[in-house]
Amino acid sequence: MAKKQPAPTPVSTGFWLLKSEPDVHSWAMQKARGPKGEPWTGVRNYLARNNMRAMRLGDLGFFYHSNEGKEIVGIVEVSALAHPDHEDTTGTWECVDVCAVCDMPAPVPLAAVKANPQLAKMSLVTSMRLSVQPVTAKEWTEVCRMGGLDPAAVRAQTSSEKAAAPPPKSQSRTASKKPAKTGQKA
DNA sequence: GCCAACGTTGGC
DNA sequence: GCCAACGTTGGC
Repeated sequence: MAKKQPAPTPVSTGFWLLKSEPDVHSWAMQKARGPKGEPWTGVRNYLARNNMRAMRLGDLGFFYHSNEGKEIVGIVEVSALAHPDHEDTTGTWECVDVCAVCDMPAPVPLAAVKANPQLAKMSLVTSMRLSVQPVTAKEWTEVCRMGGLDPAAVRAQTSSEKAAAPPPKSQSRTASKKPAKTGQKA
């Protein structure tokens, strides 16, 4: 049994945290991308890159607003494995694609994370600078609880879950009015 | 606007 | 390969 490659599952149980400056790429902008998501470009840190390489399809991540807001505002799902960052010409940097899953009903501020003893070892506290961080299952559950989310309910909203068990037919996709169509590219 | 932490770069 | 200098990030 030496040939056994333990990677038959396309869906992993990994959890992450992705930081973004709202000025550059806000949660609203992420949501505007829809279920297709978009490449998480611009990461120029090896540890962060390696974290992205470890991501699997269906992995979930917290979307954190740094600088302005300083709070976890939503949940994203990995929709594409690590691939070259098209904004990088050196061939060094990579990115995954992520798509918005749902809002955090009650955004979880950094201060609240720091104040919670259960989250004392969270990377957001211990490795503040790291832009792509791993999150443990325990931390995931706790932060979801603080934000008013049921982790199981979140999972049910992921595209990977929907693909596995799609509901009969309740999609009345009539008008996807997105007033903010103007590209606010930096 | 200030300051601290961290990562990267470059000289030896 | 080690160490110092520098730049960037990001909270406060």
